[in-house]
Amino acid sequence: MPRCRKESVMMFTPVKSTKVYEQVIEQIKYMITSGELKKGEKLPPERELVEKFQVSRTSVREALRALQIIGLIESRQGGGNYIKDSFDDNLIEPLSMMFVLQNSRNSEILELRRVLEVETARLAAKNISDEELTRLKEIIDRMKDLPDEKENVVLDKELHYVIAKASGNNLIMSILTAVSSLMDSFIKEAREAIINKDENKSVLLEHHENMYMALKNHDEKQAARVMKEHMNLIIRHMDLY
Amino acid sequence: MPRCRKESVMMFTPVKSTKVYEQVIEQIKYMITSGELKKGEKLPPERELVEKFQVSRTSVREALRALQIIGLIESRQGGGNYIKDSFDDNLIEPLSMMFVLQNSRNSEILELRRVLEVETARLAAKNISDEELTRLKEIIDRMKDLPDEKENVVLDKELHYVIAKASGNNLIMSILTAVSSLMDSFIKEAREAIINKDENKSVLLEHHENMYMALKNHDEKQAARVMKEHMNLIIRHMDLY
DNA sequence: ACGGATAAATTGGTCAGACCAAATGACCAT
DNA sequence: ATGGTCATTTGGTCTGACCAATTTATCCGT
Repeated sequence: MPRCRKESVMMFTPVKSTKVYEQVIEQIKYMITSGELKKGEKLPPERELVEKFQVSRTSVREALRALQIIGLIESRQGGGNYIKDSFDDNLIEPLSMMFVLQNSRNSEILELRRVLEVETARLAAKNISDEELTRLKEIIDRMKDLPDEKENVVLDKELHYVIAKASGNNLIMSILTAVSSLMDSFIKEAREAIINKDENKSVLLEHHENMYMALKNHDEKQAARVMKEHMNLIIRHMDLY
Repeated sequence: MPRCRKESVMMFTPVKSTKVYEQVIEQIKYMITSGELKKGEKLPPERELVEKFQVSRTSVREALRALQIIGLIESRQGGGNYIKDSFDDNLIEPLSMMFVLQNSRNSEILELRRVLEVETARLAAKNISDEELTRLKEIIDRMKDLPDEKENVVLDKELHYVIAKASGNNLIMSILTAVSSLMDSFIKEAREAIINKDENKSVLLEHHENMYMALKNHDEKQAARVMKEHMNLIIRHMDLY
């Protein structure tokens, strides 16, 4: 059966020469979205997928590579391919790639992070659960005990993560996670410097306390206000260079 | 020379069995960030990269596939591999993947889009150029002429795009682009329905006019306020289902 | 039986070489 | 010049082999 040729009435089917590996990607994506494969589960071995899809292993592997880079699966040599159980850091790689390639400025990260942090705080005030509040209080209390600098940074990150999680918006949370990670890798020292500067400790502690109260009272505006102030402090310190 | 084994003093060399294709990815990324390859340029043919890196074509191709999926390069059969000249839509694929996989709700897209739109409007008020203002006015004027429904949607998208671009924050703009696209694909009909509903036309027009004025006057607060109102209108209409 | 070492099978990672298919470019006829 | 033809370039796919890490099965000494 010959293909459509030059004829009087001609459709603009854009020459869709669907690549084989693209079809395989679709197949696997479908296996996941349809529930045939769940989070953390193991995919069939590559050689089995070859039979199943009737394509070469090359194509299967190129598809798997693509799925891996977008954070959908994970490959363990000798072990198998697995669906990742957390998609939190899916966006980090593409985002950072984009960041360096379009010559973005560091301030852009800060701007973006500020608006996302403020918004997650606002949402968190609305949606935070009691367990999350308890978790938050634990973290804040531990930060009072003057932990060493490394641990302090870890705690601070966890604090922000819990708030983001509490917002109930996975999309925003994931992007915020990626942006934070981006910030850590490009303005690395900054966070540590700010957090551990003695003159900041009291005010930071105050921010944390205020944030906790705002969230506990489910006061959205107050939570947003506190977070904005907090981010402004951070940005002020970073603007120095 | 035998490898490190169980010994009293043992280094934690993290089993770095760096995969070959990962190294190739790094190499190519470096060629780009170092300026050896610029936007829109053509990469050396695969067979040439094979010689250059002294690896098999399989590995080169798996690397290229990975770079393609994150939107860094583009492959044209028979034509070559090219560095993409625009990275605006890099995040769409990973973002939408993540969206479906973590069972996010549609409202999460809307929340995210709202906050980003408001923020870009605020930034745009600060940074918009005269040319961009002119462009904006053109679009708004054309929307007054009661264009057909399809064109109206296109114009509306362009309007938002120009504002995002004018914000001067490429990072935020890229994410907003991805989110908008995500929204289009998941709540497809909605946008068209809202925009073309007769009872909305006058109020939408008013929003556009107000937005234009706010941006022209570089009034950040006003721009944010107008955009917030605009998004609220949209969200109200979508909440119906 | 049991635990641990060892061997075998499984499975992802890499390689080489072949051929297909689309795009490009040079050449020729008009 | 214009348009078509054909060889070349270059990405896309396939096959089959072998390497390397992991997992599983096997065997042995106690």
